[in-house]
Amino acid sequence: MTISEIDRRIIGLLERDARMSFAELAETVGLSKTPCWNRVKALEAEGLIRGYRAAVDPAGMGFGIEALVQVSIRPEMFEPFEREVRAHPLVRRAHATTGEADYLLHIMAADMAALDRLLRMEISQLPGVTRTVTAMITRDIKSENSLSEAHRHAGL
Amino acid sequence: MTISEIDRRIIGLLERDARMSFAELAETVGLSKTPCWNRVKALEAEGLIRGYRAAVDPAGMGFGIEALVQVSIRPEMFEPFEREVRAHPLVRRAHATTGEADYLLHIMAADMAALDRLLRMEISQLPGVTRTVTAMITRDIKSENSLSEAHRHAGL
DNA sequence: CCTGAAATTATCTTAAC
DNA sequence: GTTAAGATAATTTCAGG
Repeated sequence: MTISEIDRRIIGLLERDARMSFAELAETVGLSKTPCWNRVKALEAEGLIRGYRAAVDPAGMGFGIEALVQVSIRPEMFEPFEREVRAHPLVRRAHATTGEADYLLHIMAADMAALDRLLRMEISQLPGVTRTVTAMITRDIKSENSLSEAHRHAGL
Repeated sequence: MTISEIDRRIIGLLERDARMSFAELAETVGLSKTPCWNRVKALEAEGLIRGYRAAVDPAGMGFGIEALVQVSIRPEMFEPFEREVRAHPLVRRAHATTGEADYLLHIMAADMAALDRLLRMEISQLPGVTRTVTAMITRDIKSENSLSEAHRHAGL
């Protein structure tokens, strides 16, 4: 399933603005509306485009503080641990990783008091947790890259 | 700028599906179309809703490998370092952090050979870099939470 | 704040080249 | 791959409570 240059451009445009009309999209990539529409539907059906989401501002929603937590757990507890991580609203993202810890959690809180409570009362009490190491996020350098540009850059 | 329950529900629905029609949105939150439309436009104008983006599948785009890189730099080089991080297509996200390192970079590559090249030839050659520590992402546990649900949970 | 309706655009389908 | 036309459904504006 190789990705054509036109598909890549369509993806890049929709990554920036998911509400661009088919007319504008088609004109920008140099296609007429019908084939452009067909390609977008195909990209959705293949699962390359998973959906369309509003990008919301965490600070604007009152979450002034974000942190990264490395978590080590007892290996046999991975299943309930992961379930609760997925269910916890203040865990923004979570990855299983190699290295010193087993997971990296990106968490949010309204302020330092709330972060302290979240770490001591909730994160460190999750199933199987043996150790946490927390780093504060002091600034966001880059929020999300374009997979379309990454794809072009990587020569795929 | 306090957020009403209705605004919060609108945000939650648009986080899941940015292409929901105003008619459906309005019906779901129990409003008629015009006030619902006005609220969405106000949320966009305030910057609470930053935009609408297609969610693209990294693996589908050929990026089978992701990694987290802790980066330490010489402090006086922070500006060119951050500029190049922002410009690099294979850096998916970047945060400035407290702790042992100065930054955490989330990077992508097509395969191990490409990751090796990216780390040795590009990331570690960025301006001012003195040290990198890389952890592979072995699995995604959670991709992005709902800020609407987080807001409700936090009692804001 | 809300309702409802009208004007304008966009989506999606269909047909034909 | 293209154009074009038309039905449906959406967005956006506006008059009025």
